[in-house]
Amino acid sequence: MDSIERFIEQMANHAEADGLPRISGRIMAYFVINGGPFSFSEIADNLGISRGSASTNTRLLRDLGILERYQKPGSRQDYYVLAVQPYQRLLKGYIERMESSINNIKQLVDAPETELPTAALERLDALEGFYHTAIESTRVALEKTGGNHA
Amino acid sequence: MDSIERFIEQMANHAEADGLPRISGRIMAYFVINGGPFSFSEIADNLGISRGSASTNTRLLRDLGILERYQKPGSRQDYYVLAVQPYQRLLKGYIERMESSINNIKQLVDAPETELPTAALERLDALEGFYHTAIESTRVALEKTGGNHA
DNA sequence: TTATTCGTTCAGTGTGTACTGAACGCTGTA
DNA sequence: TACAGCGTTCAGTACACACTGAACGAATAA
Repeated sequence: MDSIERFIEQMANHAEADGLPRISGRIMAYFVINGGPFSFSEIADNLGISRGSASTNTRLLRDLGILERYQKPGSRQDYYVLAVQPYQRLLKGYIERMESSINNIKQLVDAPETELPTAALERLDALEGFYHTAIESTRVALEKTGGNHA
Repeated sequence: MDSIERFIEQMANHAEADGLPRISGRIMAYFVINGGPFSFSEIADNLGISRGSASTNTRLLRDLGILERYQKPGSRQDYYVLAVQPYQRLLKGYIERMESSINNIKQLVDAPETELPTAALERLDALEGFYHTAIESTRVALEKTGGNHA
């Protein structure tokens, strides 16, 4: 296994740790190394994956903002390239998940039928505060990497 | 399902999305709401989970720095409480994973047997730069939440 | 010693899901 | 029209893993 294969496999591992399919990590690594654009069929063939997986995972990477699809004039195939700011969307995803956690806390605190003791409210407040600062610094990272136009 | 159950279940969902067992999220939510300390058996009984799961997941939450274990004098049972800074360790975990990604990139770039084209090196450099700024802002969040003593 | 009560470990089970490959619909070509 | 090439969808599988419950070792009590 050469260093490129190892890189691709590690990206697959990291994707898996993030709760994403391994193949999506391999596709991303493939684009980082080899650039692009690549056609749908090239992705499936060069990575040795089924066209079904290629379809599912290119759509996933599109939804994450990592890949972009476009049509070459005169060609019926789909082509893919790395997005201009491929990683910002990931940060936005983190922010959304943390905001979802905050909403979960607020729903509990604001629920009319529950009377929580003061200590519980304090712990919930501490948790919410943690999410707020985490979101804030993620926003800072977003701006630094140039994704502040959203 | 009342609002407390919903809160617990949502924490379980978020844990699952983070690649953790659902039960670990339920235990954490249980401590956030009800405080502590609770004995090992109380955790298993009150959450209706097996002692095996209680053992595995309390250890996981200990490793994450969310729970702390201690022995009450005169009691043979293990007791658990929320750690003083329960969430910092999570951020440290994120940082470690991103550092691992950086190392993966460096291994590829520094590999003597691979001659990567300039464009590939640029893309790898951009990815590494992204991780660096993400790590940096996570460190800022760590400091703001009071976990800067490590 | 034996009995009891802890927490841990591990084999077994169930479940969710990544992945494949075939069938399908769509679009452009002949 | 029929045909070919494209991407998507979906049933089937294979596998990973969360969870259970029983067996186990350790520590205390009798």
